[in-house]
Amino acid sequence: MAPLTSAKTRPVRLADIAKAAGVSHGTASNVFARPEIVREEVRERVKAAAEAMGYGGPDPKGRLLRAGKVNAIGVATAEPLSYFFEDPFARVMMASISQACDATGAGISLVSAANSEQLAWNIQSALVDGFIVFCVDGGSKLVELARDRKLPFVALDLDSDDDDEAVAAIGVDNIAGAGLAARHLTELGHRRFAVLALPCADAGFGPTTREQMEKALYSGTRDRLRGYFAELARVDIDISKVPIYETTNDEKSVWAGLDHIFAGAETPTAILAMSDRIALHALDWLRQHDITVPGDVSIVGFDGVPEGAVSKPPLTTIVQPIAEMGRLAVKAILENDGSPTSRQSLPVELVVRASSGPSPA
Amino acid sequence: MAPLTSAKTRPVRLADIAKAAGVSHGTASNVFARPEIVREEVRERVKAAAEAMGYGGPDPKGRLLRAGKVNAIGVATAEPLSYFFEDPFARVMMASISQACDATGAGISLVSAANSEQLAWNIQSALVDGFIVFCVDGGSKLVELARDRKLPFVALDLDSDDDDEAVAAIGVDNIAGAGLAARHLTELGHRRFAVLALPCADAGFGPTTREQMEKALYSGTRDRLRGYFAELARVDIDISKVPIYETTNDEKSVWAGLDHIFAGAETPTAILAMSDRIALHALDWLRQHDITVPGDVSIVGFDGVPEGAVSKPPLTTIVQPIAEMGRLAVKAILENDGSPTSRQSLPVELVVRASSGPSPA
DNA sequence: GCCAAAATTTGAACCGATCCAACGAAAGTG
DNA sequence: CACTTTCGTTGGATCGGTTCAAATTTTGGC
Repeated sequence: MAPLTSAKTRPVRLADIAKAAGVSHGTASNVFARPEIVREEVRERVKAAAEAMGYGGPDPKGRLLRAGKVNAIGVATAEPLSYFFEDPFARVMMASISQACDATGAGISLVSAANSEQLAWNIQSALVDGFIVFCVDGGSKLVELARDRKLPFVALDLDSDDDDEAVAAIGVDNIAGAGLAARHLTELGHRRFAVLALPCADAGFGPTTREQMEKALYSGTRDRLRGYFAELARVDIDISKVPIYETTNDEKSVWAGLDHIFAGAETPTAILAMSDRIALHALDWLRQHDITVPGDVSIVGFDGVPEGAVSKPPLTTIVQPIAEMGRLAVKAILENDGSPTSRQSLPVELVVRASSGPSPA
Repeated sequence: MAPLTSAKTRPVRLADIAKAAGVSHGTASNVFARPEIVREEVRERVKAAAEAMGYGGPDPKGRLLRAGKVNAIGVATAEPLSYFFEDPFARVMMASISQACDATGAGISLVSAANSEQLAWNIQSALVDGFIVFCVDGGSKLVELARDRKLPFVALDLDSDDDDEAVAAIGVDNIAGAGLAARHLTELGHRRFAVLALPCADAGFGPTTREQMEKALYSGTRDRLRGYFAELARVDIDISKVPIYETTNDEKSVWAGLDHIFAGAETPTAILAMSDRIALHALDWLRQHDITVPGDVSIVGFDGVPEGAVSKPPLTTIVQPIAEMGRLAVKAILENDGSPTSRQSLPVELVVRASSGPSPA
C-alpha cells in the first residue's frame, strides 16, 4: 500500500511540532508549560506549528508520569456507579466531598467495584492520588484493595471490628446512635418493636435473626443492631421476640418486610429503621395501609438525609454529620502523604420530628 | 546526613523488584500482566520480592502511557462539582450516564470548570478518553476547551445557535417543548402569564426583558423563551406585557421573583417555569402564600425530574428523555473514536399532572 | 571591541510501565 | 546425534511528556 494521505492518523506529539518548528522538544515543552521563558518569536513559531498540525496541547498522560500527581481523588464503592447519584446518603456525602475538592481544585474519579471481576482491576488501575472508600457493603475487601495501592486512603464508616490494621477511617458511633433511637422510643412508652435492617448477607432480603445479623458484611449494620438491642434489653424488653427483617435498602424489600411484620398477630407500635431510606419507604407503605404515623406506629430512621425533613410526616432520625465526614475525608487524603492516620468517630444526634410519638398502648 | 534507613522512601518500582528477584524487568512485568507465561518458580520469586519490598502492583501511571486508554470518561460542567449531586436534572442524567458506564466497565471523572482560572487547566489535564459536556451555562467556552483536547466528546444540550462547528451534541427541542407548555396553558383558558427564567447573564437575578434574554449564555434558555412567546403570540396574547423574571435556579431567586411578580396589580394565573427546580421552588412559595395550585395559579415546569412526580401538587411539566440522553452520550463517546457525529435532537413530552388546571378567570 | 552577566536553547535523563523481536535452553523428532 | 519446536527470558524501544545542567546566544558595561 502506498501511503495515501498519512494512513493511520497517529496523534500529533510534542516532538512532532518541535521538529516542525525547528526547536528542541525541551523548548517546545516550555512553550506550553512556561511560555514566559521562551522568546516571543520562537513561542509564536511553535504555537503556529501546533495550530497547523492540529496539536491539542501536551497530553496529560505524558505529563502525569513525570509529575506524579493526578490531582484527583478516587471515591470507591462496591455498589454500581449510579449509587452515588441515587442513594440519598451517598449524595449528601458526595456533595460535601465535592465541595471540599472544588475548594482545592482537585477532581473526583468515581470507581465502582460492583462485580468482583472488575472490582480489583478498577481499583488497581484507577488514576488517583488517593481513595475515599465507601464501606456500606463489602467494605473490607475494598479497603484491602485500596490499601494495596499504597496510596493515601480513608475509609468512610469502616467496619468497627476491623481495626487490626492501621487504616484511616472516619465513621460514627453506630452503637450509640442506635441506642439513642431505641431509647427515644422506649421513653415514649413503646414496648412492641420491629427492626428493618440493612443488608446483612449477600443480596437477599427476608426475616432474619440476631445471630444471623452478627455476621453482617458491614459492621455498621451489626453495630446498629447491637445498639438497638442493648437499649431494649436495658428496659427489659424481650429482645428475642423483636422481629428483624433484612432489607436491601430499597422499596421492594422494605414493603415485603412490612407485609411480613404486620401479618403477625402482635404488630409493633415502633419501628427501628437502619437507614432513612428504609424509613421513608416504610412511611409510604404505612400510609398506603392506613396506618397512621405516629398515631398507630412510630418510626425512627438513621442517617439524617435531607429528604427526611420534608417527608410526610417528617422523619425522626439519628443524624450523622455527613457533610463533616466528607470534609474530613478529603482533608485526610490531600494533607496526608500516605501514612494512615487514626480512626475518627464522630458524634451522632437524635433529631425528633413528627414520625415518632407516644405509644398508643 | 548519613542514610538512616533509606531516607526519602521513594516508591518501589517494577524495576526495583525485578532487580531484587534477579530477573529482567520484562519478566517482572509479565508476572503481573500475564502471569501464565512465566514459569511458576520465577513467578513466586518475583511475587515474594514484591511482597517483601512493599510493592503495590504496577503503577497505572506507567501503564497508561503505553496503553493509551484511560478507561474513564470525563463529565464536565461550568458549575461546581457539587452540582452533579445537588441538581435534580444533573442527578438523573448522571445516574443514566453512570449506568451506561457501569455496563462497559468505564469509570467516570467529574471535572468542574467553575472558576475560569482552573477551567482551562482542569479540562486540559483531565485523564479521560472523552468528554461529556454539560452545557447548562457557559457552554460554548467549555465545548471549545473540550474540543481542543481532540478527544471524542459530546455536548449535552448545546447551544442551538452554535452549530457552525461540527460538534456532536445531544439535546432536546427546547422551542417545541416550551411551545407545548404554553399551549397546554392557553388551552386551559389562561391569558395572564409570567415566566420564571433560567439564568441569562452572569450570576444575577431580577426582572428582565425578552431583548435581554436573547443574549442568554445558554441557548436552551433562549429557545425556551422563544417557544413560550411564539405560542402565546399565536393566540394573540400581548407578549410585551408578560413579565419575565430571571432566576438563578435556586430557592432564593425564585421566591424573589414571585414576590416581584405577585406585587403587581395584574397577577398571573399561569406560570411558565423554565426548569422543574424553579417550578418546585415556586410551588413552595405559592403554598406559603395561600395561593392554591391549580385553583388560583397553574404552573408548568420543564425537565421532568422525579421530584416533580411527588411534589404537592404533582407538577405538570415538559419531560426530557434524560436517561436516553445519558445513554446516547456514553455510547457516542465509547463507540466514537474522535470524529464528531451529527447532533441529535430528542423529542420532549408534555406530562400533565396536577399543577395545571383551567384558568380561574 | 572585549568580557562578564543575563537570557535562551539544547539534549539527555527520567517518569513507570508494556510490548516484542531475538535469543537460549529444554523438549521432541527422525 | 543433529534439527526442529516449544517455552521462558531478556533487553531495548516506546509511550509523551518535564526537567535541568550545560551550551549557546544576547545584552550590557566600559
